[in-house]
Amino acid sequence: MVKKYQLKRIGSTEIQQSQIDESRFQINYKTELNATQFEAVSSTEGAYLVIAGAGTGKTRTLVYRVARLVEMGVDPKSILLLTFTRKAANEMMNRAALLLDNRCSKINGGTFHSFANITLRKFGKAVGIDPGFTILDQGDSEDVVNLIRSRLNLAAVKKRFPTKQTIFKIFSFSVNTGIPVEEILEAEYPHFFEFADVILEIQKVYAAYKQNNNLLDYDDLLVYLNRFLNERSPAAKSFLSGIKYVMVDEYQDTNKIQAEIVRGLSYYNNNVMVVGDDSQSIYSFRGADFKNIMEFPQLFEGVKVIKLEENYRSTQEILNFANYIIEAAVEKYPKFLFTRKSGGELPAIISATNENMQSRFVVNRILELREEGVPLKEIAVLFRSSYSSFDLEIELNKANIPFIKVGGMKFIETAHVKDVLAFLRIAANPKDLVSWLRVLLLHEGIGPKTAQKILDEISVSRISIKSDPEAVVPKKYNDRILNLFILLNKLHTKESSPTEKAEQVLDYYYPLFKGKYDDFNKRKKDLDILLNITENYKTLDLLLADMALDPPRDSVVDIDSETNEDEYVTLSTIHSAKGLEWHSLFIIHAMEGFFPSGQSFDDFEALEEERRLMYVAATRARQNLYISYPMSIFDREKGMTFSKPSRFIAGIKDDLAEEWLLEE
DNA sequence: TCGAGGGTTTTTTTT
DNA sequence: AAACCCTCGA
Repeated sequence: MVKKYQLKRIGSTEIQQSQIDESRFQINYKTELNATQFEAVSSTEGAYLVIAGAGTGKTRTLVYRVARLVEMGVDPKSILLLTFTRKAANEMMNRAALLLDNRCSKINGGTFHSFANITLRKFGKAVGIDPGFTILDQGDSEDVVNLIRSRLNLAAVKKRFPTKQTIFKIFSFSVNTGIPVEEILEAEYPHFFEFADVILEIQKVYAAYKQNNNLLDYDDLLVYLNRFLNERSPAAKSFLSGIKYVMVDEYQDTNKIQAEIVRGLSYYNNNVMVVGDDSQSIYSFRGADFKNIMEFPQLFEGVKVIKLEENYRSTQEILNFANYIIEAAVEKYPKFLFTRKSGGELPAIISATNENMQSRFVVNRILELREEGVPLKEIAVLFRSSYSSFDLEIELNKANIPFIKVGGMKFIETAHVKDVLAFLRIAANPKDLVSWLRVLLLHEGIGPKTAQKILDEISVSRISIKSDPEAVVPKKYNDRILNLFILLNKLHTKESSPTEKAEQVLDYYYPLFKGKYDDFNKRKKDLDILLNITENYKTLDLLLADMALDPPRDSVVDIDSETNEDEYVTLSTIHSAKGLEWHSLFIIHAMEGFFPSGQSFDDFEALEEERRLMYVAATRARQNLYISYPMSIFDREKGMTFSKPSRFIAGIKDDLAEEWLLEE
């Protein structure tokens, strides 16, 4: 065996870049950026991987790069900036526009999914898609799976069969990682392996169902976009000729298909810069693979790696702590964050007797911080899972501290909002059987069987909302659903705004709604919000696409507590806190079983990801970091149990963090 | 065939 | 705390 040893070229790299005359630009890039940031911003041609540690000015770098490209005379429309959320894209475009001028907001920006949506609406035909497709969000996809599942007569099976969520999760994971369903079953769900055949059958029917009804789920958006880009058809070629520069943010959270999409997008122009931090990869459950970022250099020729390591966010004390957390990670690009910010305090580790004591500590400390002049908006509480904050929410309310909660149950996922949207979806696509099922089941006297009979008639077009309801609705159902058909017929055939349609739906829905939910008063506010949202849209299709891709986050619970001022504490899951920062930060429930989550215990990769989550959480803090855990916690089965501090903080040296003892 | 009622499980994280 | 599953009376 011969070992290959490759000689590296040393020095002599930057010469070409510095030949550009900087004075021709309005912005003084050299002085406003540090050396490595400047290198990333001024390297416009070729393939680059920017490894940007937390708080090292990643966004700033992208924003300046957009501005510079525009200043160089590049057509803004030919710049594509893919980000993780639409919010992030908008923020960057706005910042670039402020920095230079309005041309910067004309660039092509958005998430992979929204970019796929727009592109496929235009070019879908090239890959056999009708551009009028409807997007299924996760809940919708699960409902389709359930529809298929329920036809299988599983009662006869006697054994526990996976739920719609599990089945869909397996499908999605398979698509996003390229791992066959059988292998996923074998590795993750051995107890369901005996159902492999049935599950594969469901997958086939699911695919056929989407095809027949012109539906795309989240994964399909990526799959078809990828196909379109990489088939090199004339349509794809001409489309790609309009894209000259590609930038991708949060590259560590992309999956296999997304990596291929990036490859396809840059196939001709070869100008691509991906930015990310392997240590912040926290979306593997969605098929993201941080190895993508490790392997990026193999995707393109001559990839140059640029590392941003100077942190502008946190104190050295917080960075030391964060570095300690991530040092133990097994696979990563070596990097070490440093800062010139001095004079911070050590992160605090607080053990509370029980959960409520933890909550009261947080509340107390927040009040003190406010006294010290820290605005509430500069304070956040982060947790591993959404339900970890319930007790704290109660205490915050008692203390009259306004807060908003990010992550967890979303507006769009609430049953009543889904109900109303189902009506609108039928109006847009009269063959949307899943929405039909949902709507039919709302009606008194119609259960699964009757609904299925009606669905069968609809799917073969024997009854339809396209023509006069009196004529098509079978007499035997008259009393129950004739009015429904009259409504849907009106929605489908009459020209009117989404708002008018939504109002008509609500008129019809209210009585059903009141019968279905005991707490309808609380829920009604969501419906009002939905009505408000519809006013921003000219067509139903646009409204529905946005609801699937960029749904509003807040449900009533949050709106209630969001007082008139915009002074509020942020409660957030760590996943939703990505890319954000606060002056003072609490991480609660830092205990074994919660963080790291109990489900990750026997999986090495999963534990590594939990570690990265802790790293992401800690690096959100600028000045103060408080990490707390209750020493005993209520367990559903066992009652009160003692808990151990998270392995990430247990036994930490006292030059990295100091322990606080709570006293009454 | 519907739907109420009771028991059980779930629950990480999101485009 | 809510969603889901199953059973059983009407």
